[in-house]
Amino acid sequence: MEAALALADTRGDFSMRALGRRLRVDPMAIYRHFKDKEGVLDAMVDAALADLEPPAPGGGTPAERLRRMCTGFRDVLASHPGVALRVSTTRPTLGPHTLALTDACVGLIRELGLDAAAATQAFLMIIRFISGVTSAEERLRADGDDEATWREELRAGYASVQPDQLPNVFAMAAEVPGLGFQREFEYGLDLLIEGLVLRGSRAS
Amino acid sequence: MEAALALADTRGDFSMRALGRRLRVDPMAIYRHFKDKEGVLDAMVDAALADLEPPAPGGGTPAERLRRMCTGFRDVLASHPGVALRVSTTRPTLGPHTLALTDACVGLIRELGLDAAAATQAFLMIIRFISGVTSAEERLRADGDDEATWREELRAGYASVQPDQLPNVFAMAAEVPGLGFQREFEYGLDLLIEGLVLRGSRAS
DNA sequence: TTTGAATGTCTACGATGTAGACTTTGATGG
DNA sequence: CCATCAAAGTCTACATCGTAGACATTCAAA
Repeated sequence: MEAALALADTRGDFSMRALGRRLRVDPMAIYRHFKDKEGVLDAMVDAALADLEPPAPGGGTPAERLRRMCTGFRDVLASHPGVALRVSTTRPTLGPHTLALTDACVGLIRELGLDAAAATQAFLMIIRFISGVTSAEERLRADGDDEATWREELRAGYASVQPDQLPNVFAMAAEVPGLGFQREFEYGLDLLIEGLVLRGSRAS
Repeated sequence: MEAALALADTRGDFSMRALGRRLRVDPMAIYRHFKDKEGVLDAMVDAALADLEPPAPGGGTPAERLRRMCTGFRDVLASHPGVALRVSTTRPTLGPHTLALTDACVGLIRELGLDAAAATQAFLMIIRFISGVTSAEERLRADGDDEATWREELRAGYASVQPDQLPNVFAMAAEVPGLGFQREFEYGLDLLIEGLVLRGSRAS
């Protein structure tokens, strides 16, 4: 795991073969310990999450603590680019650290006033959102594309439409330079939490 | 495009070689018309979106129309599994149909009362959410995994924790059987739109 | 000392995206 | 009618990937 995380941190190309090289071991040896490449990645996610501990209780409102926890999750993902790149998007992971954090996170959501069913949905949504934004960011970085370059392409694309035909798109062009993954993350997270707070207060 | 969409619809494996076979053409011929595989996929997204037309103005509140539009987007993605699987997660596409729909969508968001900057962020968030959920769903399907199987694994994973140590996770186990991508989509979409409505009304 | 499982190694297969050099096609201008 | 030339298609080849399957090594327990 240590080697795997280190490998994922330094380079974009995380392959079984590369991991084998790093461990000075035949790539196939890894398959004695993990079923799949996916198994390795799942374990990596869990190992990375070991660095993140649930916020101590009592540091602000539940909403604030939830926000801090989500930010922490994003930071962990971002500090292991190769991991962020491959977080499973289809299903949550089930490692011990992941489960502990899941419990804390869902606990905070429930403190907002949501019942178990709603909290489960909300949790899934939050996870999907965070890993979505962060992995998009890292994917870009891994491809070696310059962020400024493609953002300029996007701006130019929006600016190239007929202002009277697609006025809204045209107006967006002016907003593109102010965009960024961090901003996108914060905007989305706040929007989500705000919505949850609203629902929670309505439910109780 | 026609062949590419048809190919993406029927099988999970969309490769340049497969597309070449379908067109009875050498795979490399495709590179005369598209820079990349990514170029092909971008064009496919746009072609698929040609089937989706912006909702006629005046059919309900802006929030309702926005909701319908998002649902339509999801339906289009879902009806072309191979496309959903590869929607670019790093950047929006820029084809003509995409741009037209973008304009309509952002227009609806602005009708909620958001300014250009906020509407841009909100649009990105919505797109990321929809393509996230839908592509997760299709990825699962493409891998041939049975949804019921892995959902049961998830439930069992949650149920296997110590109820007194991780009570929230344990409680989630009972909720898992009620989950589903469609439900997840609707919950998330409503949450998002609700949040946007709140912000819009506060801003104006 | 023998056994047997755990672990590591080697080879090989079938994919994939696509660079680079070539050949074919079909419309255009003389 | 033919020469020309760009557009379109073809072929070969490379590097890379995940991993199946047969084999070799290691090392603790009997």
